[in-house]
Formats: sequence, C-alpha cells, structure tokens
Amino acid sequence: MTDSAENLSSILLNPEQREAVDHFEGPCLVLAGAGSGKTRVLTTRVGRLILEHGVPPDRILAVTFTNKAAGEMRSRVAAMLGSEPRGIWISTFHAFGARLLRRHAPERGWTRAFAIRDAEQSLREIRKAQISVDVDPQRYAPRAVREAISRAKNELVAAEAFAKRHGEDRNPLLRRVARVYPVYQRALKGQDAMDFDDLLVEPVRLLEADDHWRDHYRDAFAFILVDEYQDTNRAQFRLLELLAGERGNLMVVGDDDQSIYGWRGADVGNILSFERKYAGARVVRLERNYRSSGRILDAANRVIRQNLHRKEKTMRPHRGGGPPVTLLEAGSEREESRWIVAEIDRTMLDRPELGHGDFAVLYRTNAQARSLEDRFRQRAVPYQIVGGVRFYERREIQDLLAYLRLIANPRDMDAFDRAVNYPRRGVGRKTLTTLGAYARGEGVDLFEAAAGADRVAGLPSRSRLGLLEFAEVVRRYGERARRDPPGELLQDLVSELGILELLRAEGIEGDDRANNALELVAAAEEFEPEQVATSAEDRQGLTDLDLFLQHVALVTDLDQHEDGADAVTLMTLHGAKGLEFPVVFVVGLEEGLLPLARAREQLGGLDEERRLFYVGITRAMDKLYLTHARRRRRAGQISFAPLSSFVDPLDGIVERGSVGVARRPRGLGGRREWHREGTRGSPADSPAYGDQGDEWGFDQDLPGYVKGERVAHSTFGSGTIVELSGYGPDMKVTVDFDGVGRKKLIVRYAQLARGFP
DNA sequence: CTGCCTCGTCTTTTT
DNA sequence: GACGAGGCAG
Repeated sequence: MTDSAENLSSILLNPEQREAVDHFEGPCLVLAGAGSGKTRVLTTRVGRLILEHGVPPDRILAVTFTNKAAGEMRSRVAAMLGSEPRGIWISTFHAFGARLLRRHAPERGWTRAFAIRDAEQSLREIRKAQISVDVDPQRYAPRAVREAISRAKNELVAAEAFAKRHGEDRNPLLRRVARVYPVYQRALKGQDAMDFDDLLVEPVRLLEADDHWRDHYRDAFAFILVDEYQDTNRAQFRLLELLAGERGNLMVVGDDDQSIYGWRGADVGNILSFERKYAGARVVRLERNYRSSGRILDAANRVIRQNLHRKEKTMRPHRGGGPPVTLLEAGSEREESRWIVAEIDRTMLDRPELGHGDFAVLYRTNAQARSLEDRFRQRAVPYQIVGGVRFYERREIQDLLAYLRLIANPRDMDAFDRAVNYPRRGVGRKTLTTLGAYARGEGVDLFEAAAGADRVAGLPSRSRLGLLEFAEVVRRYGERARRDPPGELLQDLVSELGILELLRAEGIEGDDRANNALELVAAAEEFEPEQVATSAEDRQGLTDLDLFLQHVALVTDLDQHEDGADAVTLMTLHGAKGLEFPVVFVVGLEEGLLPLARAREQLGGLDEERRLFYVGITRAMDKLYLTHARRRRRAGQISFAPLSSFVDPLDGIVERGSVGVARRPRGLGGRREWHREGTRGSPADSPAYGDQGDEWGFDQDLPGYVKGERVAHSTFGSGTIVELSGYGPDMKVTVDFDGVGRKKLIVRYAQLARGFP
C-alpha cells in the first residue's frame, strides 16, 4: 500500500469513490462490490473528516465485524495521517458493545468487570439450564437451543417476551426454548456473565431506556461509519439507529452479494431498512473492480447472476483478461491436495516474483484443512492455517483461563467447574453434588462452600483436602489480582500448579500443550490494558486481569493471519472475506459440500452458499483455480459427490483438467446428489481402491435414489426422501412420509416404489 | 467414588 | 474426529 506516501487530496479515486469520500453530513449508503476499494473509501473519508473538516477523532466511530478488519482500518488510517488519531473509536461491534458496557453494565444489572462467555461456555450453561427445567439435552440439542436463543437476542427479543410469545408455540423446540431462555439468562446474570449477543443487546437496552446516555453518545459520536453493513443483524441496526439519531451522520458500506452471515442472524434487509429509514440518503455504487483480472471477474459475475433476489449490479473489470480459470477434478481429497501443492511449486518456478504468501487455499469447512495440511507438511511448503481449532479454545488454554476467570470473579460457576478438579484433586461429580447441596443450604456460593469444606458433612478426606487447597489458591491469587499484572499471576500460577510438567507428561501432544500454555503466559505478559480501555476513567475500578479476560474473549485466531508471512494461507471462505491474493484455489466444489447439503433445507440457504462461492472467486487477483474431488472422507465416512452445480454457469470459460480419476463413460452417475458411504466393509477400504482408478463401478452400483425424490411404501404410504446413507446392501434412506413422519429404512427390505407424485 | 474406557451421535461458517 | 453419556474396574 502506497497510501502513506500520498497526500490525502491527491489519492487517486474514481468519481464514485470520490463522491463517497466527499460526503460530509447526513446518511450515506455505499454499495461497494467486491474489490471496488471500499476500505480505501472508508479510510480516506475518516482522514478527510479529521484533516479537512476538523472533526475531533474521538467523535468518530468506525465499526467492523472482525478484529482483522478493525485492525486493517486502524493501520491504514494511521498510515494516511502519519500516526493514529488520538481517541478515535475503531472497533468491532462486539468490542464496542463491551466498551460501552464497561462503563454502564451496573445500570443493566452486571458489574463493570462482567465475564464474557464464549460459544462453548454458553453451550455448557444452556445444557445446565435445560436440565434444570427438565428439557432433555438428548432430545433437544443444546446447540439448537443456543441457536434459537441467539437468534432471539439478535432480534432483541428478551427472555420474558420470548417465553410469553412461544410458551404455547406449535413448534416443540420453541416451546422448550421458552422455558430454557429465561433460566439461562438468569444464570448468566447471577454469575456476572454475558454471552456474545448480550454485548449487542445490552447497549441497545441501555440507550433505549436512558435518554441521558442516549443523548450523550449521540453527541459523542458525531460521525459513524460501518463496514460490511450487509452483515448487520437487527440488534446492530438498532444500535446504529440509536447512536446516529435524527442527525444521521451515518455512512454504511456493504455489498448484498457478499452477505454470508445469514445463519448468524445477519439481515441483508438492513440495506433496504436503511434506505427506508433515511429516505433522503445519498446512495453511491462502486462497481469498478480493481482487484481481479477480467476473466476472474467474468466468472464471478456469471456465478452471482444466478441469485435472483439481489440489488442488480455488475462489476466492471479495470484490468485485462489474464489466464483462464482452471477447473480440476481429482479422484480424492488427497489427490486434490497433492495437485494443489504441486501446482503452487510449478507456478512459483514460472513466476519467480511470487512468494508463498501470494497463494491462498479456501475451503467451505475447517475439516478440509487436514488433508491439505498433511501435504503441505510433507512437501515442506510453508503454510499458515487460519481459524480452525482456535488457540483460546484449546483445552489447556481454557483450563488456565478458568483459573483466571475464577480469580477475577468467584461467582463464575463455569470457571469453578472447570478449575476445581484441575489438576486432579479427587473432586468428582459426587463431591460437587454434596458441595452444591451444602451451598444451597447455607445460602452461599460454591466457592465459599469449597473454602468451608471442613464443615461439609459426608466428604471423603481426599476431596475435602482438594477443595480446601483449591479455594486457598484462588483466594490468594484473587488478592494479588488487585495489584499484580495478569502475566505475573499466570506465570506464578502455572509454576505453582506444576502445569507444564503435567502437560508434558501427557505424551505426544503434551509438549505442544505445554508450549501453548507458555504462549498464553506470554500473551498475558504482553497485554497492555490501554489497548482495551484507553482512558484511565474507563479502567477505574477494574483490575488489569478483568481487562485481560474481556480482551481475550473477543480475540480469535482469524486475527492472527499474517499478510507479510512467506506462507500459503489456508482458511475458510468465511475467513477470507476482505482479503485478496494473486493466486487463489477454491477447493471442494462438490454438491453437498459447496453448497453444503444442509443449506438446501433453509430458505435462501442456497443463495447464501453461492454468495460464499462468489466471495471466494473475488479474492483472486490473477489466477483462480477451482477443484473438486470425486471421493472425499467426511465425518469418518467416505462420500461421493459430483461437481457442484455452482460451476455450471462457468461452462465453456474454464480450462479443465483432472488427476487420479479413471475415465468413465459420460451419462453415468451424473445425478447431482451426494451419497454417503460407510467405511467399514466397503470396497474403499481395500488397497485395490487407492487414489488412482478408484471408484469404478461405485457410481453404477448406487441405487439412484435422490434426496427429495418421492417414493411409496406399502405400509407408510408415500413420502419424500430426506436422507441417504450406507452403501450397497446396507444403504438406508430416511423418508418423510406424508402424515406418518420420518422413518429410516433399509432399501434392501423396504421395497420402495418410485416415481410417485 | 473417581477415573478410564467404550459407544454412539453429530460435525458449517464466527463475534 | 470430538464430545457426551453410560458402564465398569480399582
């Protein structure tokens, strides 16, 4: 980026970009297609507001979705202005919410040191809540319950309102959620904890309820800018609305074609709502693409045109044709990985100006990273996997964090449960039940009960001792936390508990785990409270440990992507949004994987998958590869799937190749459905079916049932196939029979009749 | 009573 | 391939 060298007013902008940058007061909607320079527009506008309009930086609020995007904006603004403007608010929605709540949580019933629960922790809390209101976690998956609660929060439906609305719902899940949600919410509050969604919801409640603070912040944030606006959910829209007020100095930048977070409650409709709410808003469209070659852009346009409900726009190339898009068919994911790594080697020989950092491999699911990683390792090609098993979600990290959380907040029962028996202290389920009963009887919390384990009847001496020792450690560190920095606390804790020795003794992975623990210590030592709470006033009453924990909860691995690194980037399509690479591989283009099979079950799900594909394509600057594997291991099973239908519109413009695929007659097995195969006993296990010349005969053997197909059964009547599994004689179908419900049938016995209406 | 083992289920994407 | 549940041995 040469922006820093350029004088602000001489930055090259096209007329549309200039219009957006020049926009001063009032609402403005920027529809910015992929690669149209939206970050440049946002950062340049921030620069102009400060330099040319004299707006104090602390009255500018810029919100993004990811820490990565926030960091990018921050550094580009700094580069443009020579240094980071003091006091400017650039952060993610969630970090912004957390920052407001650090000031105002007491008005909402939490303390300012509130704990932030990550997804895993929420799940455990929900499971507990389910059990307490007698909703069987086996029957109602806690994940599904969490999703429902999260959706409700995103739509600003509080627990009581939800209970009232859905207590008698026809949908049995929602009826259960109506019971769980209030209990879950009370449990969080009782432990001084919030989940991610609360970080958005509670600020909204605060501003809605309190005129004084609403006016205060409206005045404080004279100008608001929002990146990736298409990904906002209802709560976020409301928050913006409250902050912008009537004045509406609000610039939102988004692209409906890149809306890929619908599953998380994002509502593209917010683009329409914006136009409705701010009827006089200026609308600017950025349709010139500066990133991709003409060929790549052509492919992108062809793909996205398949979506019907979109704001019509066509990205126009700024660059010439470039090499053709390559479509590769591989026999298996191993072949796919091999070929990709080999192709990277080849390309680097051809084009010595490229480094490993110029390549990216993008996939739909994190699991796909595995076979790629194997191959990159084998061939010693440097790579970085971004996302996946997140550092802060690792067991050893969570164990240590649990101590810190409990030290900071003895009310945190999730932390208590996790830390109390780590390292092993002979405290198991029974001991905890006994302790819990005692605590309830005495009206104290678990932590106090543990500290008084002496007085608890019916505990084995080993458990009693363990509890006392544990309580003593936590108490002692709790006192230290008031003055000592988190790095020091953690360092001492790790050595006092003998964590490293314990982890190293675990065998193969032990050393890695121990190193991770050390990395956490290092992260704690490097932590500067000023990063999180800039003003001394915001830090008042909070320990550095409190701030460290709030910070950690909002950091993900995705932020650790290094642009400068000499390594191929491996990440999900979701993770790739906002990035660009000279050479991009979009892999796993199979029906059922991209698009994911489950997406078909949701309204608009397929369109969202296609947008995801579009996002992947538009990351590429010079060369784009699309790959698919005929056979792939998924969830311990082998699946077969034909080429994704998403590639159809590229017919005729792609250069095709294949590797490790036996030739087969056309017209056979061309059906667009993917089938799952049991590994056990299937011929795929035998060495004869290696990577080459593999599944000859497989496709032909598969009874041609297709998901969605209508069938009839002598007893159950007619129905629709909703699931296929198993292989050959073991093949099973799940059929949703009209009026009878779902039945899983073994094809061999079921004698299904086909071709039913 | 705790801890280890096996079994079965489900696994999309992320702040 | 990960995690929870449930069973069993020490």
